[in-house]
Amino acid sequence: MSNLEEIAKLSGFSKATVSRVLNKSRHVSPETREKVLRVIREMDYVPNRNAVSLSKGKTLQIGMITADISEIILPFMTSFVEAAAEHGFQTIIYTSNLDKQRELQAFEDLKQKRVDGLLIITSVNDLSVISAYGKYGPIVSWQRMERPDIPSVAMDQYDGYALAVQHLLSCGVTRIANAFGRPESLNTQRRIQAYEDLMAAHGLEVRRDWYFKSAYHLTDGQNVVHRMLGLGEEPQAIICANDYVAAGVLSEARRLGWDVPNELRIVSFDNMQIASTLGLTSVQNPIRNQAYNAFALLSPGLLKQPLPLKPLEFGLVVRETT
Amino acid sequence: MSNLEEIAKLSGFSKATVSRVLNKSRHVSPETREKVLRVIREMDYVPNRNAVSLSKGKTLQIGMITADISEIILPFMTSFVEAAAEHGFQTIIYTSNLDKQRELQAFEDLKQKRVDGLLIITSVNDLSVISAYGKYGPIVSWQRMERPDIPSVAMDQYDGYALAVQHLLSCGVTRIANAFGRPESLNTQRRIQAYEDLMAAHGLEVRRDWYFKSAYHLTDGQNVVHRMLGLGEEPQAIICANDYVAAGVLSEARRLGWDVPNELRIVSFDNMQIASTLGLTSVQNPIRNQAYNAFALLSPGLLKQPLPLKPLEFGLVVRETT
DNA sequence: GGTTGACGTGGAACGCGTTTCACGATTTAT
DNA sequence: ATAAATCGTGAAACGCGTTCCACGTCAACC
Repeated sequence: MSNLEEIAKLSGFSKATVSRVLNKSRHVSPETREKVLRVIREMDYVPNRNAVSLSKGKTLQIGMITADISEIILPFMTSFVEAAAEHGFQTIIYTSNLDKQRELQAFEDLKQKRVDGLLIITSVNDLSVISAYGKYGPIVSWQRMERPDIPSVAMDQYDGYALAVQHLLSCGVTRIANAFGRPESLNTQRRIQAYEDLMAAHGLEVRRDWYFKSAYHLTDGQNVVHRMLGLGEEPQAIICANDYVAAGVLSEARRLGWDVPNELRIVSFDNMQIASTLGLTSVQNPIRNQAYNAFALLSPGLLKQPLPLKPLEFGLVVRETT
Repeated sequence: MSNLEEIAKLSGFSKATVSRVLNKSRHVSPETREKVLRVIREMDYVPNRNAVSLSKGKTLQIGMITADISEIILPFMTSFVEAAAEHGFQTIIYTSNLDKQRELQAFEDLKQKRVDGLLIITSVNDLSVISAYGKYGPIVSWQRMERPDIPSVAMDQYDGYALAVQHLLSCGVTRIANAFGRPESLNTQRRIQAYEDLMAAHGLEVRRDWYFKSAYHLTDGQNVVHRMLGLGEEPQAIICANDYVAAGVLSEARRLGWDVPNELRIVSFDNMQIASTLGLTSVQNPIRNQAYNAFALLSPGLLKQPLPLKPLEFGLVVRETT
């Protein structure tokens, strides 16, 4: 396999000059450039990436840490891969399967300069362990981190939830149920806050007895419908933690003869594929911008010119369930 | 940052010896090993991966090429990442977004020795282009390739489909409809073959008028139900190209008052998450073994000791729709 | 007892680009 | 016209491990 030196010899210039041609640096005359390029093409030469990485001290690779690759994080992942690729960075996936040791490999790889930076989607290691690796390269997180030294692109769910509530109110609906996710999470707390604040602001009754918690999957949504039936008075609308829960609510409600949206309106979160398939009105996280910002937060440690952050705003996609 | 040479100086041995310790090679006395390891720990030293890759000529990285990361390929992807990780290989994802040029980057990276091998999940480049890169390292494909020089782990769908047909016949059902995927694909042809062979073998009527083609999504499944309604005579069962199509058939059939499974039995393919959620009887591809085999097919070019292939057999998961 | 072989270790070359420094040749500024 | 800046290019050091070759030592084999 040919190398730089061979190209230098064949073209009659030094390695330094050939290197300059490869890196498109100035201070190379057009004729020289042409001659060198011709030899490079003839020899079908490409520089060895490892040698480049070694001497430059950069790999143009970013590690992405996650417990597993699930559908929930998919849009974020792909958007990030995309954003990184736009700036010439490849993404390496580290799946931990919730194994601390396996996850640590990613951090070790940062230390060993196999990656230039890390994006944590979900992590099982202690924050103190993680931030100790901060000195080896930039680390950002998707998850909210309790430490300031690891920036995060997590969003406050308040505004998004407010959007959902507002939308339902503007539909003329006032009796609103809620299916939340993990009860202790900050996300859930902020969502509850948004619901309660808005209801109060409109002088409407806050129905805590219509809070359904720990709803994650389609089946949880189906169960919610049955629990709503036993309440005597029934809500006119429900806001669901995610599209799957909403899908469960929708299918089960329709199966039981409910008229959606006239008797029951449904708003969900995430606006995933299934939301459009089923016609769910859904609140959309600005996933693409979050992913872009994740890269932007890494960029000061990766590029000479750091990238500006993009605005993060929730959107509401209104479909047939409201 | 400390390097090999520093460790060598501090421990009083040569770089060669320190390298031997790091690589656990023989010919190092236990005392020497201990002393060197102590210094390494003290200095918190780790070898630079790029230097290792450069001198060894290997990166322990494998590239995975796909148009995008979708739910369909997810189980395969994760299984592969897993299988590779077991042997110390990391996986880099190259998403092409159907852009030939972007996809080519993966092949260039093989040439440039950034990855030791490539797994193609889906490719948009011409086979001749791809196989020209074969000389730079092992390449395998998930997709069936028409060329012998790129091995594939794709499975002949005949047996799997036969499994589905057989199962329905054993349920006492004889009037079977089929919802196929891409009509021109070899997979579809083999599936049709299996259906027709089995029906003929049992002296049963082959119903070509009950072939629904180009069914991919949930909505396609819903449409199929409506088309079945207009046929006068109705099938007793349907085999669907994938779980989503089956989900559409199931929900729409039930909505229209059909009794599943008594009036309509449904068998689907892939046995994805949604199949278990909805209780679909589904044919399961041996994804994990396919992924493992993908790595095994690469292994002759990666490991001193090639890995043996695992058997690939379809399974049938019987649930409530049959 | 001499030969053979394994053992322990160091020196130096190697893998392959990048980058700093130096220097002559031009061009630009003053 | 002269100092200063820019250009074009090469030599050599550098980044960091790996590995081949060589050499001395000691145990095993006949």
